[in-house]
Amino acid sequence: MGYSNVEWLAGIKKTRQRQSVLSVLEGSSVPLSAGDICAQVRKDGEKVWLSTVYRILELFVKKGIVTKISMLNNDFAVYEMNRFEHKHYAICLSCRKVVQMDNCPMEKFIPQLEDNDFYVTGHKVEIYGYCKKCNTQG
Amino acid sequence: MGYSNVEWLAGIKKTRQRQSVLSVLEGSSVPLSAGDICAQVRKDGEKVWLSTVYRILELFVKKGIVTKISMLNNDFAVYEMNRFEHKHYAICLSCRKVVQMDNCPMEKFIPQLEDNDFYVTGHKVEIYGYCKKCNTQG
DNA sequence: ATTACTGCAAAGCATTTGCAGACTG
DNA sequence: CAGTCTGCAAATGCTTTGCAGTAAT
Repeated sequence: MGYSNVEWLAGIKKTRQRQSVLSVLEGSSVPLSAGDICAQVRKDGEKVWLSTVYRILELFVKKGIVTKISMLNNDFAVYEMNRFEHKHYAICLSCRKVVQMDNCPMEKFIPQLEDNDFYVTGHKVEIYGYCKKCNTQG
Repeated sequence: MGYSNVEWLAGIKKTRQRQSVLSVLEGSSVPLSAGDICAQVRKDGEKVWLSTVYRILELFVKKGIVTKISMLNNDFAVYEMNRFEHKHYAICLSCRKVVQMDNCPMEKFIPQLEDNDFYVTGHKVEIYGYCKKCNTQG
């Protein structure tokens, strides 16, 4: 598996583990958990420890190239490349499948907040229900 | 503090702990964590163990009278009475203040999902930013 | 050679579970 | 009295932290 050809981040050491984590994230169209990423990196033949993956993800989030998302029921967090496209997801309550949503409800929405001077910097939207498969199977 | 005068749930034993948890939830205008609830019940002079609070909350959620919400960064879950008003919140990134939002972006929104047959049962919306106080203080 | 990064182990936290004793209906 | 609920302790699962050795510049 080839490494990212994105310019490497300034002032940060380019290690095998970091390149691998980045590569896995770039190759995925769905957000991944730290465990997923760790498993994938190992499957790609690279040694890495889970705690290291967490540290790398934390770094990437801080550098702004990765976004951390907390899914339904706050079981665990998932991460995805910050592709600067605004994305939200629908999650199947049965099989946990993550389905991408192509539009955003917040685009033309003005929140009516009790605190009039709340300065909004971001939002999180999540839809849940049942995917085609689970809905059909009952 | 008086107990709820809502009719008690059928087939469920009415214990001091359950009444206290319900009472605390009813008396709160913001969602509370299990720990918050436990502390409040104890402050009200009732003995309760945290694991019991979790069990009670799980029961209430299953019975449909309480809603579980997972807040930003999936630190921990919060619970609120299911008042059958659709509510969302804005959370201050600095002081964690929870501000109620009086409208809902999903009302007139049709999600464009990659899985055309996704059956939507619910959603979660969360806004974050800085409250008046934190925004002013810098 | 320095300094940053990783492996590994162990701790931390919210939450869950098992079991015996206590309480409700 | 029978069945359910709670106290308590211990386990669980994701995530974080400490430290010494390893690798990057």
